[in-house]
Amino acid sequence: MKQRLAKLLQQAATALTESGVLSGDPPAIQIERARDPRHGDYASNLALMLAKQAGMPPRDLATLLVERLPADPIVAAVEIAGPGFINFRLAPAALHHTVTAVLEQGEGFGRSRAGGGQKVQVEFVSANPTGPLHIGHGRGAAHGMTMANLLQATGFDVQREYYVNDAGRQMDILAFSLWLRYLERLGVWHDFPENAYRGSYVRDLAVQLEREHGDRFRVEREALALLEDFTGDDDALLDAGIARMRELLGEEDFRLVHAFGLERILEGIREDLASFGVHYDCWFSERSLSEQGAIERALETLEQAGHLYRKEGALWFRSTAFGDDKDRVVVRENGETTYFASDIAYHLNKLERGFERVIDVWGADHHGYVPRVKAALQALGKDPARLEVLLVQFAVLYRGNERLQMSTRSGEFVTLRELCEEVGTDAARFFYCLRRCEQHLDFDLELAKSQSSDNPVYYIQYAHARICSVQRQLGEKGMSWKPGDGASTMDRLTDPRETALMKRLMTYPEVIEAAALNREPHLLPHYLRDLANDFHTCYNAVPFLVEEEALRNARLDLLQATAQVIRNGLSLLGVSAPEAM
RNA sequence: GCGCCCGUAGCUCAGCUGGAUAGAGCGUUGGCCUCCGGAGCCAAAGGUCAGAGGUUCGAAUCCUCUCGGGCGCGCCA
Repeated sequence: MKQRLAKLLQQAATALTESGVLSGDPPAIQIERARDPRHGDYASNLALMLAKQAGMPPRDLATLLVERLPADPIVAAVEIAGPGFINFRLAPAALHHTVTAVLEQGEGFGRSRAGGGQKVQVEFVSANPTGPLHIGHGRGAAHGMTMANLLQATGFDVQREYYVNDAGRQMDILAFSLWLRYLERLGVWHDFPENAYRGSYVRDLAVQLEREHGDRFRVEREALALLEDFTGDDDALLDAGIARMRELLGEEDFRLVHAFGLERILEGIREDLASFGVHYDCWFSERSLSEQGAIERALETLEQAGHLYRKEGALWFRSTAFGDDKDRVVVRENGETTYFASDIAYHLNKLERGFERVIDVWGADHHGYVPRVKAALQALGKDPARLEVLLVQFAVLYRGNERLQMSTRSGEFVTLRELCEEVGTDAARFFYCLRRCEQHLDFDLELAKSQSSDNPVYYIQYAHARICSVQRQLGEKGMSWKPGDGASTMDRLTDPRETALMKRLMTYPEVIEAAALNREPHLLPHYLRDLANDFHTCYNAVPFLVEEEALRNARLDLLQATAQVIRNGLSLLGVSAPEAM
């Protein structure tokens, strides 16, 4: 609709340029929905923007523009208002056409080809497989999945990816923690380091490890004695413990325990995400990067371009040359590559896989890593703008007014699974997407569970269920109707509440496109709430199952279209649209 | 100390790329159930857009500073 109006203005502006009133390049034409209904439906500020160029007052220029505006049946009136706005008032036919279009296009209504098939990757969650997903990951999961759905709906070729950190120290610590819990079960050892993984899930894993492998990984108490009177700091203790574990078990058995922990936890993560309605096209292994020599290759490219240097025994990347605060180590003194080195190779790999654009959804606590990754891409000769990082703030759980504390240190946190069990996946998915991602999210469990209009999820689902209920009653009253029957009598919809509802339906495609292109999924839940409100208002004021068939069919078409758009929107959010509550 | 994000109604938040008298929901107050699901609807009150400058026809929106809150500043990931 916006584009159609913009085209009209474009033609008017061109006419003025030809007649010499305007000169120079016309600016991009801006059309926006009018906020105040008295200003019509859409408005453009074109005359205000061109006034200086034309050397005349905006209102006079607006008059000239309007005079040259081509006629269009969907435009009922054009007015000049305020300082020089050009306001468009749509003809009722435009609204009726929307209802028909929704019914014709069904699930396709709201989808577009704006993305032109461009290859985009969305990488999200990517939590270390060192424990179950918690409520913080849940927000990234909901946000990332919805973002991907939105991009797909707007014509992008989307790939969803999870980066599995299956290499590195954190996984080693998990393996070590698992082994210690295992030894604890065997009665060999009871000293558990403060900063190892303390969650109860590690104990559960130890039980399974023993069940499947017996005492294969048992060692004598004395072999671990050196850990008892270890003098270094906590981190050094873990490193010493891991080294000792490797030594005592041998590389093969160490790998076995390591892989056991990794696989079981990853399996749990996959299950949690699947039941949360989150599915991936690719689970990308960090370890595969080093196995394929991708890290070496990336570092070599940087080396050849002169972006690396040695200092204090380590190899550094001069990221400050590309806007970072400080240079970063890529190879440690001990010869191991850093996580950052993997990340460089990983992002290079993404671009080499042919993605025009790569979107990473990270927790906001990682914001400091953005400049260095972008710096690396630039140093590798890639356009850093092809990487977009969406930083998702944490979610804080409330039970009514009580704030639920969660502590990672003790390993006692609310898992995503627990959240879904308590409030259901529909509410969880919806609430997670309710706020702009850079906004802190207060997640009230009581509200999410409540079955009342306070709860936006139920409010929207209820609207859908109500429409289905009306349709069920058709048969009971001996009436018949099928979608599209009202197409020829849509002009019978004249109630202002019906008009408001139709206008709302008309803006849905714009909302989807804006949400996708601006990376603002939260627009969708807000839109759906407004839509549900328009529906409930209409429902309360207008009887649908009236005797007169022409009017009834038109109204039922409008209801059907409303239900369809609710379904389409909820589906992008991963929320169900029940036919009865 | 430096960097990033946030600050809008009592509460939780919208406000699209700078546009017209800053909007919703909850809460509060007051109405509406012989009627398709009252799990709902309608109305009212409620604002120095944290504060101060600046940019311009126009600023909640862009720039600078101050204040307040969150996060980050590892040869961890």
